[in-house]
Amino acid sequence: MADQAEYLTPNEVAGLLLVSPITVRQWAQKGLLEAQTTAGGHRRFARAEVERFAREKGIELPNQKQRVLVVDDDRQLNSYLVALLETSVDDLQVYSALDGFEAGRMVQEYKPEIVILDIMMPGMDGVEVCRSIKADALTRHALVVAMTGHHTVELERRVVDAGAKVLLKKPFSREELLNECGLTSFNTASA
Amino acid sequence: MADQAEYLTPNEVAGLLLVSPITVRQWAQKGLLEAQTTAGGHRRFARAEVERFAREKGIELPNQKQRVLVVDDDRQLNSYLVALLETSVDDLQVYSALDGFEAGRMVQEYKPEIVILDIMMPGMDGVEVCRSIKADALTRHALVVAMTGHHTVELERRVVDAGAKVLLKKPFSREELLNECGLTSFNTASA
DNA sequence: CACCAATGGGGTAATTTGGGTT
DNA sequence: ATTGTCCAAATTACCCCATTGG
Repeated sequence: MADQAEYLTPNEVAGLLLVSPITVRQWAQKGLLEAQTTAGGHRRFARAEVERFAREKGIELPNQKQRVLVVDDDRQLNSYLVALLETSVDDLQVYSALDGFEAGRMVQEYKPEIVILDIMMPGMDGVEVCRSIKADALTRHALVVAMTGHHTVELERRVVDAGAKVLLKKPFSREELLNECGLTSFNTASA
Repeated sequence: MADQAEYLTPNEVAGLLLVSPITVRQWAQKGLLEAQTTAGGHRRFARAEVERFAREKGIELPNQKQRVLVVDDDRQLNSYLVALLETSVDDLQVYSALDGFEAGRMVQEYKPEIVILDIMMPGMDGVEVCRSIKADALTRHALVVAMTGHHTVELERRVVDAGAKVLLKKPFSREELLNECGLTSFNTASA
């Protein structure tokens, strides 16, 4: 469900970034913020570009839930993780992918801040996925929390080298996951 | 022949040129943008005219080339197919993916008109990918040309059921591929 | 034929924008 | 580094009703 306007006017950008439209114009003139132009010479800003700029400047875009993508082909574990995240953390938008193709689509579509990634999915090279996420400027910012049932030191090294923050060894606790994701639970009781 | 809509509604033109439909109307009223009219008086804009207008104003239209995505984990065959398409057909934007994750990203990002898909890639269920492409309204329009080195009638049935136009049996000829893709080669066909 | 939601047309008024400058 | 002001031009909002395409 991608139903946000793709292009923003200077005014809208100003609203998002909490500055005046004039400032947005200056940024555009300096080339800090890439813009397309209409036939009449007015500027239009791609939403993705605005988000990139905001991240670069360390600005928090208002009213934006943090996005988390869970990638695991094990339906049960996948559902469990989704439920765990949704019930543990507020203002979280959780997506879920069961294979590499869906994972790719969702990474590109939602550009999640956090990717919880099973790297041992049949046929999908998790290390490669990790590298791929880190190779694209638009998704590089994602925090990748990898996980596996067959942990080895060598594998962990490769995964971390590819850009993951950590390689979790299944099974892991709720606290461990939330902690590695940098998420704070609003309810400390657990099931 | 691929069917790129020849005439555009004001709304569609507005989307292309990053303005509101009202602005498009004003342009039409001022004669800046030539339009045909329907029996009921609504305007329809020829794509060529919109392109002319955009060029005149120095605007880049979002890639009007037809987009093709080649998905195959065999690097050699992948490169070969890309080269073949690029050298056989004009005005084609060819993308290439070597695994399911990349394929997903590119489908989502570029929304290709044509996907040439190896369905026997290790770990990636091509049938599922096919279904997935057809399930999303934004990519449903894609023409999926599947291919495999292990052809069976049963597999073909499943692939076609999932939404592919055809399941090509490797190896196949250049003409066969172009034909199934609905592409006309400028090397052999008339202008 | 009627219904329906989405879209478009005409016209005018209101708002926004770019640029130069402060 | 950001914002205000002035102006002309570009873009959009609003009203009301017709068309489009199921």
